[in-house]
Amino acid sequence: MAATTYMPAEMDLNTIGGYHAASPRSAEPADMKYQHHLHAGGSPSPGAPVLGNPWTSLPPADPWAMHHSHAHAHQPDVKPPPAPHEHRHLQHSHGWHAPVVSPHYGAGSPVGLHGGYPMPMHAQHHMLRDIQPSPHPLHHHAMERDQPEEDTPTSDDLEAFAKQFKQRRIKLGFTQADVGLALGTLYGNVFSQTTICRFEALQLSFKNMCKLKPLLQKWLEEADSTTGSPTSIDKIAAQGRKRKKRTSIEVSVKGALEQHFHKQPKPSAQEITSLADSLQLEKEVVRVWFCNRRQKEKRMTPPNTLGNEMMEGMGHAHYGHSDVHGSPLQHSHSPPGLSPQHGLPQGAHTLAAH
DNA sequence: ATGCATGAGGA
DNA sequence: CCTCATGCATA
Repeated sequence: MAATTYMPAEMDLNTIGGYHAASPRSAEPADMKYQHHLHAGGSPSPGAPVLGNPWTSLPPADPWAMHHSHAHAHQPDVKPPPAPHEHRHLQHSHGWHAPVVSPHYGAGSPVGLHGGYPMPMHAQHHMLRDIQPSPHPLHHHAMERDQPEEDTPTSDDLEAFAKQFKQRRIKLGFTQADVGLALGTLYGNVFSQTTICRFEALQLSFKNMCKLKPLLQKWLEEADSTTGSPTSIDKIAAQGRKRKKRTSIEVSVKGALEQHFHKQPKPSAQEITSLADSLQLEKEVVRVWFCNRRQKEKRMTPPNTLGNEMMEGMGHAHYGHSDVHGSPLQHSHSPPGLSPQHGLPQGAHTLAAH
């Protein structure tokens, strides 16, 4: 019972966010994804202080290659660092059809409302250093931070670009959603607000960042160079896709999952099953949770692996270690407390539409 | 800004 | 089944 309802094909195409993206027309290709984002870049995000980062020195081997009970010889994946030199073609799953129909992207949304944005330039020390010992001569002319159009950018490059990009984007009065849409009309690759957001926050894999950077960079150029293209953008698309409702996992349950993750990032199918049973969650939900959790660890700005170490005894503990383990995030620690014993009858429930 | 989900591709 | 790129739906 439970947590598996499917949403009706009819989804509310409610307000497209806090900004006005009103436009009479939309010659968008029949892409199968519509989007109605909510507040995009309009949030006064205090900026998440990015701290530790394992990307400093790429792990020679995948972190989770350690103990693994059985089955699964596991793949030799873990190819975080992009091909050093050589052209590496980015693989993409979905087929972005959507030819560039509009020679001129339109994004003239007169968004002048949020021109002022706190932009907490907090900064995150550039802890990201060159991923690979690329022997690139890199004759950097101390002048333009213009990235080498041919070399693989370094983590620092990406970080700097992302920051600059965000700032400019905001100055120009565009929301993350606007950009994503513009990219679609510009290249044919439409991206969601989510992706743009993650790019700016460096919450994508290194490889993915490298792939998107050129596109965003080009958009940026177009954006301010375009003296005026008051063409609005709009995106409406019907989609009768039955998507599973998002399962809301209780915090306590999440805690339990976190702990298991620390012990075994890659649980076997059977472990997942028993765990799911234990937590009263669907196996699939648990499986996906682990998949997503693993992905998080691979982001450029990984989450501070933490489950609960400061307990009640905190106060003198200097937990600011930020685990900068470049790969092994292994801490077979014994869970102090927090057991799956919660008082909830259900570990989760599907969120109801509002 | 993010949590959970979908899917293509790969072994 | 996993990884990886992406995004709807939410908070």
